[in-house]
Parts: sequence; structure tokens; C-alpha cells
Amino acid sequence: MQLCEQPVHAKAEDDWFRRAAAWARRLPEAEFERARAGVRRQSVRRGVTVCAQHEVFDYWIGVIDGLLKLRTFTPEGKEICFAGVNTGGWFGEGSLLKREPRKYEVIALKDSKVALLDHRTFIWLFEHSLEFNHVLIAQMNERLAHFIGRVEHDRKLDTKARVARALATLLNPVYYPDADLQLELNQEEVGLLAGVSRPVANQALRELEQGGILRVTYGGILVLDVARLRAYGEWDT
DNA sequence: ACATTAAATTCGA
DNA sequence: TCGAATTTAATGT
Repeated sequence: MQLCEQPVHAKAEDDWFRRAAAWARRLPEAEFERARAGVRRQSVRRGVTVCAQHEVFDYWIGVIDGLLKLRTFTPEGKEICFAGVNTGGWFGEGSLLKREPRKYEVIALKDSKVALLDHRTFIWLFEHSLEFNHVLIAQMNERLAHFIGRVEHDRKLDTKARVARALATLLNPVYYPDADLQLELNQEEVGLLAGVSRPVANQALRELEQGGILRVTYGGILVLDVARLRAYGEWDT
């Protein structure tokens, strides 16, 4: 028993990073190890700011478990939600590549565990790993498409579509290759991500449920038809 | 904002 | 350690 502990422990350490970083699994062994050596874990409580706006935060951030929100505020104090980041998501490459202050604030919507990949390691991967660059390009390309779609539709989107879009983003396969169709977020959190009040989120969810797109569960949402959910955010209906 | 229901926690055996 | 009782959290209107 005693003799087994060392390897078992090493394997467990290996596991959390492998699980949390789908992108890293695409790297050759040496680069994977390099990535793993440059990453550390941190727990954040619900409501805590992970990274303040205008701060130079020297990490690429991954969500091991939990839910974060990227947001800023208008001069009048109205919140603008850029994105929710679900378990498995990684973000912040823009600020890291340019080494500039964050253009948004990052807060935890629920108790979360995050992974922090330091700037030096990020740059090393950027300069040495073809696979890492493929990952980055794919993700940035997806973000571009996402925000273009948003500019195009945000004004006319009704609340139902906004909720659908927020949920669909949490299931985007480019951001979350391992996404689970059972989303663990309550209706208040849906509201915070979609930019609607909790009761409005509730009504939208129940309408989507009527359409057979998802099922509302206690403290979560089971998505039944991802394609239709996605379609809802893309076009008005 | 309030009433209802589900889940988590506490407590006593 | 089990389950009833109480408290807290989430939902529905």
C-alpha cells in the first residue's frame, strides 16, 4: 500500500490539469509537461473578483470547476456582460499577448476553482508550439464570430433569445470540448449571464422548456436540443 | 415581493 | 449512523 502512494499521487496531479485543459491534451508530451509546470490552482468564492478591470494580470485563466463572468460597466454604472466562462473554458489571451491591462473585470458567479497559466509559459508555448497556436487561433476565431453575431443581434433580441444565446455559449464546442449538457447553474446565474432579471430568466427558461429545447432541473438546466438552442441565439423568431 | 418546494444541515436517538 | 426536524436555497407566480 505504502509503495503505491507516490505514483497514485502523481497520477492524480496529472489528472486535474488533463481534465481541465482540453487544449493541452492536443500538445506533444514535452509541451504538455511544460504547460503543466507553468500552471497553478486557486479557489475563488462566489462573488469574489478574480481580476479587476485595468489590472495587469499575468495569467491565462482556465476554469477547472465553476462559473466566471467577464464584465464591465458603462459610465452610468450599467453592467455590460461580455461572456460567461464555464468549466473547461480558458480566456485572457488577448490581454496576455499584448501584455496590457484587462479590459474587463472577472468575477466568480459561484464558488470556483481556477487554473492560472503564467505569462512566461504562455509566451513559450506561443513561440514553440504549433499545436498551441492552432488552439489559440481556433478560439480567437470563434470569439470573433461570437462578438460579430452579438453586434448584429443584441438590440433586437428578445429575452428568450438572449437567454438561449447565453446558454448556447456555455456549450460552444470550441470553448468547451468536454461540455456537459447538464449545466449546473441556477436561474439567478442565468439571469446574470443573459443580462435579465431572475424572474425573466425563469419565464424564458420555461418557454424554452415548452419548446422541448431543455429541461429545467433544481439548480440546473439539462439541454436536450443543442442545435435548436444555438439556432435561437442566431436568428430572431 | 411573496408563497411554495427542494435540498442541505442539524440534532437526537 | 439513520431519519426526523429545522434552516437555507431555488423556483414559480
